[in-house]
Amino acid sequence: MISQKAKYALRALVALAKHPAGQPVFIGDIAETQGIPKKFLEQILLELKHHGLVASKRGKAGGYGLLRPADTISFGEVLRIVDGPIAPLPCLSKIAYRRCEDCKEEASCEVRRVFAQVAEATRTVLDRTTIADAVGADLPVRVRDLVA
Amino acid sequence: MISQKAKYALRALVALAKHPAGQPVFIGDIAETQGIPKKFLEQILLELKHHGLVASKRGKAGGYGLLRPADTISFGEVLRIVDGPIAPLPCLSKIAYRRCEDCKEEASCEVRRVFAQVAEATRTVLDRTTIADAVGADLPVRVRDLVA
DNA sequence: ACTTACTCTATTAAGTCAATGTAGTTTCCA
DNA sequence: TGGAAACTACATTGACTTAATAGAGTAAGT
Repeated sequence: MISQKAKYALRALVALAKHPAGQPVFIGDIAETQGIPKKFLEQILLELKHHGLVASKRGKAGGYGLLRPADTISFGEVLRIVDGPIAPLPCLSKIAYRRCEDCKEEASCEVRRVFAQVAEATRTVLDRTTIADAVGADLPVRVRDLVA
Repeated sequence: MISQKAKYALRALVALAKHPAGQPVFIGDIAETQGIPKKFLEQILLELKHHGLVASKRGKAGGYGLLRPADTISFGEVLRIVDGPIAPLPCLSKIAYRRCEDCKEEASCEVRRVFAQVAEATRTVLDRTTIADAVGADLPVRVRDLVA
């Protein structure tokens, strides 16, 4: 299960992507139309800003907007920022590898071997699908194309 | 990330599958060879027993053993028992569907649409791979066969 | 009987999640 | 130039989950 926070982040980015670029959107507007607690959304957008995904403009006509084109922001990138590693086991994470303390030998670990496949399948979807894909009506990547 | 408990459960089942059937294994033995806290493992095996995956025999020559053949116990089944739903969003779970309270219309939810692909890919691996597959040296299901 | 091992319920300590609170700072505009 | 609207930052809260432990009890073989 992904966190509520991640879901909010993705929904907010989709909402931003639907607006014409360069035109800031109020936090309050996103919060209301998406049903996200405003203060919580502030926190989330702030975090996304620190990672260079969005930009904000202060003052009366301020608001948030995408800093990078929507088709360069993948779901995987957002999830890793908000929720941390995507991998189902710490010993399978690319961004935060950690050996399983219990588990004698990684190469022969049966559980790891199976979840390596899960991790690959998951990453294939999440790293290929962008916010722009999500906004578009059609599925961008067909499941049958995922593992070529 | 799957829970530590799920990892222990899978490792314990793999350990049981490696023993000749009908010959009970002591909890203490599994706990020691796998580096699992014994009392915690008792809890886990008890839960698996209640779900009909393993059987136990009491007394001096007691212990645990698989109740069903290892090739009929999938990773997905074990995970659902121990960790609950596998789906990345409540609105995508088969065993515990719950509507996302925030989210106006499910059919048009962009986030849901993307994670439906993740759920499908994940389930394809987890429901096809069994304990017996994990014990065997070769990968049972090649990734490229997953989505036919 | 006595030992070994399984059975069950309860408890706890630590950590995480989702959200809220409070105190600011910046910018625009009237 | 005053203030309203909006963003920034950090601290705190309460509920819940996770991982593990505790302890009293039951069953079975020798």
